[in-house]
Amino acid sequence: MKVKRKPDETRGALLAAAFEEIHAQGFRAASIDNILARTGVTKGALYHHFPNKAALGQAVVNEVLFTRMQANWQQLNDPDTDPVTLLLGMIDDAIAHADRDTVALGCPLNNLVQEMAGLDEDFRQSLSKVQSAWRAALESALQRGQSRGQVRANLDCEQAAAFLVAAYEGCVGVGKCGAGTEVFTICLQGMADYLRSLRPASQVARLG
Amino acid sequence: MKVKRKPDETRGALLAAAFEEIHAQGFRAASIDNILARTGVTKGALYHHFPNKAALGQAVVNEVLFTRMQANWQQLNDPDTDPVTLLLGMIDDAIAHADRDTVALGCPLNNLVQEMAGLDEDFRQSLSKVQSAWRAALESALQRGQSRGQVRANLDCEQAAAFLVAAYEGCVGVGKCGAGTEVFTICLQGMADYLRSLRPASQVARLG
DNA sequence: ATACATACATACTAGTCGGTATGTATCACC
DNA sequence: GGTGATACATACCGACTAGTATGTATGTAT
Repeated sequence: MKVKRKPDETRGALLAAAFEEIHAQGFRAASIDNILARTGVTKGALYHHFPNKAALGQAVVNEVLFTRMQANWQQLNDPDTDPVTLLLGMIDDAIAHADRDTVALGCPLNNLVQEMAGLDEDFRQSLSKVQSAWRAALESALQRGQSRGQVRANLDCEQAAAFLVAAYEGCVGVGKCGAGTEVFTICLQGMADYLRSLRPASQVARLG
Repeated sequence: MKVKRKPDETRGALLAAAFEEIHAQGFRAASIDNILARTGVTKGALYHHFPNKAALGQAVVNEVLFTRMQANWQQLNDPDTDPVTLLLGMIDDAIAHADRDTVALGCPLNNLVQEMAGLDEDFRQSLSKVQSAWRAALESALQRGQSRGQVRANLDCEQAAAFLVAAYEGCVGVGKCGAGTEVFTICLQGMADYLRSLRPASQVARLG
């Protein structure tokens, strides 16, 4: 029986399976054997593409995680809507689509940061790049809104962007502790309240 | 050579060592042998006091962690100062005392929530009680401030308390990803800005 | 003093996991 | 159509871990 060799597909399948396994179990508890079982790839093939488990994990962060998250915050670039409204819409979506399982899984970025940032410097740097890019996307969106009078002129956008990332990760994080989605939802509603406070005083009454 | 037997001290030493080990490594990576080495207690003694590793972990949460955190939020009960000022003071303290190591370790509660909440229902419930007590302490402090005109009358205190817990845990969480304390600090400054927005509009200009 | 319970100690089991050594099939290229 | 490099496959190793089995020392009640 002839078997086609497709190294890119093999590598991609390993990355995708590793992402899921790491998301569900964390990096250290993620089992190489589980990843192999999910994909049908053998151990020799895995260790051909990646020198060790840490390299696989970092490739997951740099290639899979970064790409996925970047796609999420791309919509912040929409120039037709003010950033506060955009962010409120994203929160509404998060509340609407929240279900027990996704809340229990948590944010793959935050999960890895909590687990690995203090233990492995290379990991920390890879994760830090994702977080920084997220903050930068938020900051530029807020600045755009500020220049158009949609965001309070006295807001420190860099500070607010950092806090927004932290607050959102915090909401997802504490949500994992709830039996259902209520804790997650109420935290996000509190966050929405904060977001509205970023608007200029003149707009606070006008917009919801 | 006679050796005094002090079961309470033995148990307490195990709990204290387990708390540190779990804080540094996470629960699953926490090594029973390390805990034994730290204390000089033997494995037989440990398994005499705790039926298994999970029970040890939950005892750490219920007895050590809960007590420690409760001590932190007790100061919110001070009736002489308005809650927003109290919370701003706690944030200033956190910024002032932040150093690389403590930021890298993270919040022991949040670490455990991220790691264990989705994996072990008993763990989740123990952690949930700590989180709920924290939220409740914040909520009652905010309500007290509200009844005294120190907090915006239109604030949903339950929502805000939940968001405050989430935001703080988020700040500590994303801080772990920074090389130093800058990310942690800037996030907390953003949080301070949010806290000031909880004051009645009439006080915003007056107080810092 | 006897009988029993609690509190520990030590050696070991059984299993898991990341990683490696070695072998084989397929491809690119001369 | 050889030939060397690439891409896999399989069997295995060594380290480590939670937990147990079994024995012993200490305290206590009668």
